[in-house]
Amino acid sequence: MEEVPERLAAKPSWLITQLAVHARRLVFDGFTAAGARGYHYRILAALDEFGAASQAELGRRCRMDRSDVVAAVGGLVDQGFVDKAPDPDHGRRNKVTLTRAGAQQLQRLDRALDRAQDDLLQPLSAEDREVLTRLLTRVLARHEPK
Amino acid sequence: MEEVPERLAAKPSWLITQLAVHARRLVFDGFTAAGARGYHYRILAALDEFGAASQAELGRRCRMDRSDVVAAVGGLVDQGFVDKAPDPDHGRRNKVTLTRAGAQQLQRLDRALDRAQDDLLQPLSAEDREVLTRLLTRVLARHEPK
DNA sequence: GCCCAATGTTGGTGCGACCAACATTAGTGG
DNA sequence: CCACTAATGTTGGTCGCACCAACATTGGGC
Repeated sequence: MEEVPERLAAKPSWLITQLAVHARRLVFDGFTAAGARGYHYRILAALDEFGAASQAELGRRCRMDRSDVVAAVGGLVDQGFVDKAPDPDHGRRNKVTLTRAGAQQLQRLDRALDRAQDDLLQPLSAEDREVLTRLLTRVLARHEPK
Repeated sequence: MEEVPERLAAKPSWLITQLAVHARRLVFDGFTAAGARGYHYRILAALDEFGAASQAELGRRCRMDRSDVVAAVGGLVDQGFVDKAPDPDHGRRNKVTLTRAGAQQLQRLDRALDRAQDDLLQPLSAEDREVLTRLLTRVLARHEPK
């Protein structure tokens, strides 16, 4: 494979965005085999950890735009992984709930995601993975204000 | 800001892809101010470091699809940053050359890119940045076969 | 000389991220 | 209590980056 220009290869932004391409491909392949996409997993995970929520709250937790939440929740409803009903206590708000089938789907996706992590970080030792995770967490926190 | 589900926040693939979002925004903003996009910078950098090249070679070096190289080179030609002419030694092949104006544009983009790196890695010390870069380089190398 | 690989090009696809606008409802400050 | 603002759901877009298939054309290997 031809070499990447040095001024590119040396830039953290290049390393991160290029590695993100591979990470997405690995995760995407695993999710596709289970009939899901990234947005679906995020929503299922948020519902599982924090319980039923409005679409707006899901959007904030999953770092998704409201309009994209609409589409993703719609898909999950069609698949029976999620229920969506008007919130009785709150006029306009919807209440999105994880179904039993949704919880099972989440488990499948979790396994696929774990495999993807292993593939992604293959060359690193457990300690190196720890170091990398901590550094990335610190940097990301800086860019997710408040 | 609402908290991200833990099973997401703990995954390296999440950290990398989310950080890539911020990295791209920072770089994009800098490039946009100079009238360029990511693909343009890659090509200018490759031409500067390795000299005139065919579009296919640019694609391999810049990790771009051939078809995307066509569009990006076309844009650079329109801006006068690059010359494109049939390779006399090689029938079908094109020879893409960096112009003087293109070299200046590359310098502008380099400065913008350097500022973006600083913004991106703000919370990290110089040593931590070094560690992060080395780890990312190792992982990325694994996923760029041969 | 023939076949295969490489090249340039056109015209698509998809995901993830994002934005504007609108209607509707919930709070909040006078 | 009422007016105004904030929040919510929804529709219907845009954009960058990555990628694919197909085709015509040309070069090099056998």
